[in-house]
Amino acid sequence: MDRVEQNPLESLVRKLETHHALTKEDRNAVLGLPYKLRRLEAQGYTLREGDRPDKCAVLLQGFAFRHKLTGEGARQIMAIHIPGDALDFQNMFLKESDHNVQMLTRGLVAEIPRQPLEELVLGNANVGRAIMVFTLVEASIFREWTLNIGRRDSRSRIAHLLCEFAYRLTAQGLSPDGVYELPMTQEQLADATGLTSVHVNRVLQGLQREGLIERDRRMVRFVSWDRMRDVGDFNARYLHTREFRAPPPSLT
Amino acid sequence: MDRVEQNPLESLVRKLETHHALTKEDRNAVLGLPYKLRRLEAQGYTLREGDRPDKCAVLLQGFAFRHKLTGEGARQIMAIHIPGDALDFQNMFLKESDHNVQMLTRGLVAEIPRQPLEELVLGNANVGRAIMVFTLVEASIFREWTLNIGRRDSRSRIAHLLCEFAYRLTAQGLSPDGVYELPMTQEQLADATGLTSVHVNRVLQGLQREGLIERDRRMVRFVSWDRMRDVGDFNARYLHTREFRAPPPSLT
DNA sequence: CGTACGTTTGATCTTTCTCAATAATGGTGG
DNA sequence: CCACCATTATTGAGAAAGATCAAACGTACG
Repeated sequence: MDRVEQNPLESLVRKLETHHALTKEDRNAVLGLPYKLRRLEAQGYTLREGDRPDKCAVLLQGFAFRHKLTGEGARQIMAIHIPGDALDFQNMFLKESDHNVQMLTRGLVAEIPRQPLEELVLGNANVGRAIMVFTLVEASIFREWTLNIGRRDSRSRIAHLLCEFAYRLTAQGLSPDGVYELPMTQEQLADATGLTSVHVNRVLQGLQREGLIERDRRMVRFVSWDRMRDVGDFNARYLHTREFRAPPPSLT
Repeated sequence: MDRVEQNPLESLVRKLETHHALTKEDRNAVLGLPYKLRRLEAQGYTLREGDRPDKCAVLLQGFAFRHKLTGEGARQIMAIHIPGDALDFQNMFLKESDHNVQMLTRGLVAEIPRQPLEELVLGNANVGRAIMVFTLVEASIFREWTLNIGRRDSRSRIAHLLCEFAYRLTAQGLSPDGVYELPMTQEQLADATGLTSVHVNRVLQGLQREGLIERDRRMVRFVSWDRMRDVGDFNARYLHTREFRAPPPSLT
């Protein structure tokens, strides 16, 4: 293959492969997609509710989140995205977006135009399947969040969110040692769990007091993965990761 | 075309077409899928968490719901399905199901084997796109439910659920006059909204007392669609229906 | 070094849950 | 058709989780 200096879409390929195997040709088809790099500040939008999605951003650096607002202006965050995630598949085939995607931190995305991406997805069965699986896993995460918010108490909810984040970061190779920086304010954490920031604060202090986690600023360290998993009622099945179904080794 | 006495998959075709246009050939490809009819009792499962999904059930008669359980056994319902809905696309491409799909009432489904369905979806760009859109709309509904449960108070939550149900039934031509039978117990309503059945009961009485709805058993009649829409903070955008974006005419 | 933003704390209030009992309903077998 | 049983709906009283309000404290960054 021609010597290329690290195609940023490698990141997308790697993500797709965590869910479904791709052949060399499939990989190249993905890597061959046109894209444009774009740097984004914290709070920058990649997609707004009501917009027509005409491109799909792949998150290369930084963190992003998905949210929508009630008529009264209350915000609910429905997903957190880490580098490697495709941000806009959820809207790609729709006429207008039904929610917002915004950066949590500053970061970098590769924007793939809608047309060639759609053609690839619909034309290449293997890539199509991988994207389909990726999309279905995202939907599965939405369901787990609904369960989390609807049926767990505040302590479990927060613990669950911390577990998911730890797990996904580790799966993506971004948290080698079970310590990570939670890239969100407590207010955002509240909007992700259906709580208030005041209460989130107290719950975090509670988890710390119980000796389950250690915190410094936004750094979080799991003292015991097992206990956090139990408190958060966390079962990674819903993430459908091909590799480690068990708790990430480094977190054990 | 050969005279067939109403292929049950017509129902699926009609559903797909509410989201994306199909050509005659596409329609025939869908109608040509093999299927087996199965009658199901209330509470019967079409899919259980952990199972390998090897078929996709299309709901022909009756109502179904999607749910999962916490480790403590609390249940969260994440979707209600009405006739015409495909119940198992959400798991079709996955190795194991991450949630349960169960009948709300007795009913009838057409089960399509996984293999030919996957081949059609991946091989026919038009059908692939329609299924993709259908799946994305389901995901959009999951997100709206997360918002509903995370950020609306009990009154709005219930009203929102009632609005969505009314809207979808009408869109599917199943509620000609703004009156419909809610095929759920108050306990199920509670599990769908993250509340308790006792509280659901009081909220329903409240809505009735306010003159927003009338009830008899499980029959619900909207006295004023507009007021219910406001109370429920209901905006149908998230349903991405091609036809009426406005409130269903019969509900106005 | 000051300002804006995020975190922490305390006091109080509200919504929703819990528990427990009673009343309807619907379906079933005789 | 009726009596009976299981489910579902309704009511009341009290408890609790989490929200709200308001203020003080930290900290990062321009």
